[in-house]
Amino acid sequence: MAKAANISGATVSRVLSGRTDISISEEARAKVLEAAKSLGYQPNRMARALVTGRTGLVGVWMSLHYSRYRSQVLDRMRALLGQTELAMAVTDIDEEYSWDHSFDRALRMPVEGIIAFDAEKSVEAFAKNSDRLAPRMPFVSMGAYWAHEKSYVGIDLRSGAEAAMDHLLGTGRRHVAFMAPANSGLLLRGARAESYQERMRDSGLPTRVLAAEGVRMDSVMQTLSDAIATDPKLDAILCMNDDLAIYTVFALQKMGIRPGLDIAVVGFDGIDEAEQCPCPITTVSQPASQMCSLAIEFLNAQMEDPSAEPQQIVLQPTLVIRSSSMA
Amino acid sequence: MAKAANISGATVSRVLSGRTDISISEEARAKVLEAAKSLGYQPNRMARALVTGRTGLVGVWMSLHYSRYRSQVLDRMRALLGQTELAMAVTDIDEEYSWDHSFDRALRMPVEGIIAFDAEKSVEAFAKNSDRLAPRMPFVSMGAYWAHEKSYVGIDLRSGAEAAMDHLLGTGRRHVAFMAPANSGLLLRGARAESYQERMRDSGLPTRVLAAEGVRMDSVMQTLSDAIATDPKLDAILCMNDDLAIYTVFALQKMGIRPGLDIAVVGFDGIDEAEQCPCPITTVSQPASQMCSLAIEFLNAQMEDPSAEPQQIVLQPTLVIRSSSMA
DNA sequence: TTGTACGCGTTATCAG
DNA sequence: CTGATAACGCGTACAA
Repeated sequence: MAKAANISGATVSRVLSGRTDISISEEARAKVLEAAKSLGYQPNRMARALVTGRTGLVGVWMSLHYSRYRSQVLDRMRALLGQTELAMAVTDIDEEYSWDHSFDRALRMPVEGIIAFDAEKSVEAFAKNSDRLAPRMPFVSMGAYWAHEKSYVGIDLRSGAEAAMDHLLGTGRRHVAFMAPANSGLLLRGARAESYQERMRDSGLPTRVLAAEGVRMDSVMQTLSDAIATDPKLDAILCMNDDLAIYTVFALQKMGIRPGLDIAVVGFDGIDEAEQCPCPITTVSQPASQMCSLAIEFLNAQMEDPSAEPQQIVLQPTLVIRSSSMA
Repeated sequence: MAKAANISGATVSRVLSGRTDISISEEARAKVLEAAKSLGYQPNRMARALVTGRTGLVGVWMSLHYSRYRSQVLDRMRALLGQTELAMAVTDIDEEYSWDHSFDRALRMPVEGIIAFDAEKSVEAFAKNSDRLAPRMPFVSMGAYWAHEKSYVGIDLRSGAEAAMDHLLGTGRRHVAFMAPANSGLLLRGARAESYQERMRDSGLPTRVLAAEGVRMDSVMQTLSDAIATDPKLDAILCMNDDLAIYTVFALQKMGIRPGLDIAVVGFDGIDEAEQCPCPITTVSQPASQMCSLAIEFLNAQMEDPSAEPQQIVLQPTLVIRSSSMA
């Protein structure tokens, strides 16, 4: 490229890097630009990254399974990173990690930092071995799962779940069940399931787990009718997320059961749809926007000074009470 | 690193690249491995890529908006690429392209090839300027939108839509409406909307467009009740995708209208849920799995020989008739 | 304002 | 089997 423009490589670099802190003659700039255009020349990103140490990339590690909340968070991340000079590389981490128990593929991405969102299975494994896997890589976990060694923006789902249970038990519900997808591993473990169990046990009430085959109307309906047949007194359902809660409310209505009056329904996440439903849904709303902002802020701090102390914060979700659990 | 092991950089490279085509003494290998471990040493990917010209990365350009079909396709791509040596970097392309009309961020990813899936707004723009943007970059578009200049695995939604319309009109439906999300730009344009309009016009029937505020139960229900109030004779709805169709069927049932009998409902995509519903849904099923396989095959061909002729194929979707449109 | 020379960290070549 | 040495394509002092 340099010789095509009959100009030194240094000048080419100065022009194409778009630097304003240095002065270049209009003549030289034009010559470079024209040559670049006619040759279809693009600077080699790897070579550039090798010398500058920067790629302008941030890795977002998360599960890409179908969930409105994840879509919403991803969208927020994109918007926020769009205001910076960083670009976003999304990696389906839990899937990969479950598959071969390695971060090999994920770490091929030449990122300057990593934000791991709700990455249940992999966050801890990565944080524990990060010295070996990616020394000094800026890393922030955000959401329901975090690693104590690194920066994180956690969300205290446990307190959220407790507030939800206090609300249900406090309004007189006694036959409360917990619903989660059958294959999620969240039926008996995790902040939501465990808080549910504790609160029920503390009140001397028996627990009941509802395993939905999938996050779909038909499976939720099936699960519900089985549950009601078994326990006709069922008067509240704590759903693991809003998608499930929305389906639950619709299914109940279809079965002629009044959500809120006959059976209370509470979800998690606080997606827009939970509010816009014909029967608005009580939910443990996660501060997604704040979480994303802070995660980016923490990541930036680590990127500017990789030896800086990790920043850690745990955000509180908010119980938003709506019709689906009103008396 | 080399000097820490007291061994040449060449040998370090040979060990850590994990090459089997060359022989290394056990002694040297052990020395390298140990030194690498104690130093937490990882080969620099950028330097490696600079000399080998390979990154092991494939870019997947798509919209990350909430859609079961997209999740399903993404999952399939991950599974297929998991069988190769390639890793997948997902980029939310339409959003980015709409935002600043540039591929700057997307092209920061040092990928060896790009698969663009259902990337409506950006595929053509990229293909047209690819010489300038990313010369000789292997590129395959797959799904409903493709660029003639490059390799593609298209899906002929037009013929699918026509088959759906022929089915509806052939079973005697006359008051057929087309439903799509209000902000999608797909209400009046695109293969689905246009085929609908043509078939209706050919039959001398008036068209009717149903704009759902969002892909949600409440907005679908609102849209439907308005539509039925306006046109009580409405007897069929062609939905732009299965998510919408599923909500439509549920909404109809809730309104006491029998899907299939009173009003026929047809969707697009062929996601699993469309079949598992209590009232299984007629849909224009896309050959997603085949599409992904072929796209990877085509991309591989381009990666092995960038000057090879583009491979192009258009797949036919299948109309799967189920209860939601039975007589 | 521009060019020369060097280094970034790796792999490939070619002697040893 | 191993070690020098030369690329890979950039950015950047430093000198001109």
